[in-house]
Amino acid sequence: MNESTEASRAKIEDAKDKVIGAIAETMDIYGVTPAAANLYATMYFKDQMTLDEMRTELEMSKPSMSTSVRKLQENEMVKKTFTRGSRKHTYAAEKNFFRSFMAFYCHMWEREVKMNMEAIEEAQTDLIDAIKDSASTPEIVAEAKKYYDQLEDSKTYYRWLDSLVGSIRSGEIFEFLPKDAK
Amino acid sequence: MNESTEASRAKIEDAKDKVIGAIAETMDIYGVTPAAANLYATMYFKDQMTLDEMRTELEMSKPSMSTSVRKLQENEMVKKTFTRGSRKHTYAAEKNFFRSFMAFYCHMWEREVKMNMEAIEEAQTDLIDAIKDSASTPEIVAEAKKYYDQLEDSKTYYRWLDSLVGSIRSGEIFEFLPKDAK
DNA sequence: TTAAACGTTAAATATATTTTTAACAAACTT
DNA sequence: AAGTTTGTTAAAAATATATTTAACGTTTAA
Repeated sequence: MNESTEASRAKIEDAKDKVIGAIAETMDIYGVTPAAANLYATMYFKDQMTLDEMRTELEMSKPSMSTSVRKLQENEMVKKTFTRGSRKHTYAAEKNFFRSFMAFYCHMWEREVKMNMEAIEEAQTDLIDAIKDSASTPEIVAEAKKYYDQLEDSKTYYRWLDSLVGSIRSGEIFEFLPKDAK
Repeated sequence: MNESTEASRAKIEDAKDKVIGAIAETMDIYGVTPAAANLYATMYFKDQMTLDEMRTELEMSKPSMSTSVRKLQENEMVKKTFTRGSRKHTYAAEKNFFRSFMAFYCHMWEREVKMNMEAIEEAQTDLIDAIKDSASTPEIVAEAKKYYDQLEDSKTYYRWLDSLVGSIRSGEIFEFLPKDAK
């Protein structure tokens, strides 16, 4: 291999490294460790990788790769691939960011809606008790009502968030916001 | 105050604590510390608070409240309020979750789009260099093209994310997904 | 103009998270 | 059946983050 081809190869590696760096840096958003972020970004330019290839490429320990890959699988950013004849497990990065977006945010928002809606329902039951209780002073009733209304109002948001999740999962959102807009 | 009104008061506190717990627990999503999460959830049921009220209520140090409140202000989850005659600064929680949602996610997604788009543009420039370089072997050209196309394809996602941000900021998204959908 | 109140910054401490090394268990090979 | 290879779990070390205590500067009040 001569000098010029060497230069071209270097350009390609530079190009990849720029994108790898940017992806890894913004992946704190997805709540993964730096090791997992670097791993995903690296895998983004590979067809598939084994644990040993990962640790060679990233110069990290095997357990670190093992736990990172598991976390990425939970987020549906990495999938196990079947490779006949190989004892080693192989994994591939999800390269369609729309799918990663859907899996990650829908899961996260569903957790938020569920937890908060459940708490709100229970809280509202308590507040109704206080409102109905004949021993409650007018001040107490007024306060309970105020909080009840505040919570009732906040449900609008959680229902909306749930509808957003629904339209992402069903794909309807892409009718409103096309993937290939101008 | 008699026993019965005491019971009603307790019900109200229980109700608030349930919601405070749920909000604080899901706020890891927004990348704030536990102290800031608890603070926001507490402020959600208050009109406004001073730093001293915060530290009394949460039983934490004043600097902790100071840094927490600043972080929440950055996320536009807390706003400074003017209280005439008081030397102490007062702060109020943003109680409209739609506004918090918009501020937080739009800011985050804009950062992601900007960083990755910039990296992609630079990378594609490098890849074009490698493709055009007469010294590149056919294999190198093919590889550079493959990555170029992969990056070009990923731009579709970032443009879409940008359009999502735009429709949230402009409010257009609520025409497609109404806030008060049954 | 001195003293107190208020908020922030800096250094130190405490706590939690991430990563590694070491030990283990299962599956395969010979 | 003994020895490897592969992946995971557990304990330890390293690192990073969160929180507190102490010190500081500014503003206000006496």
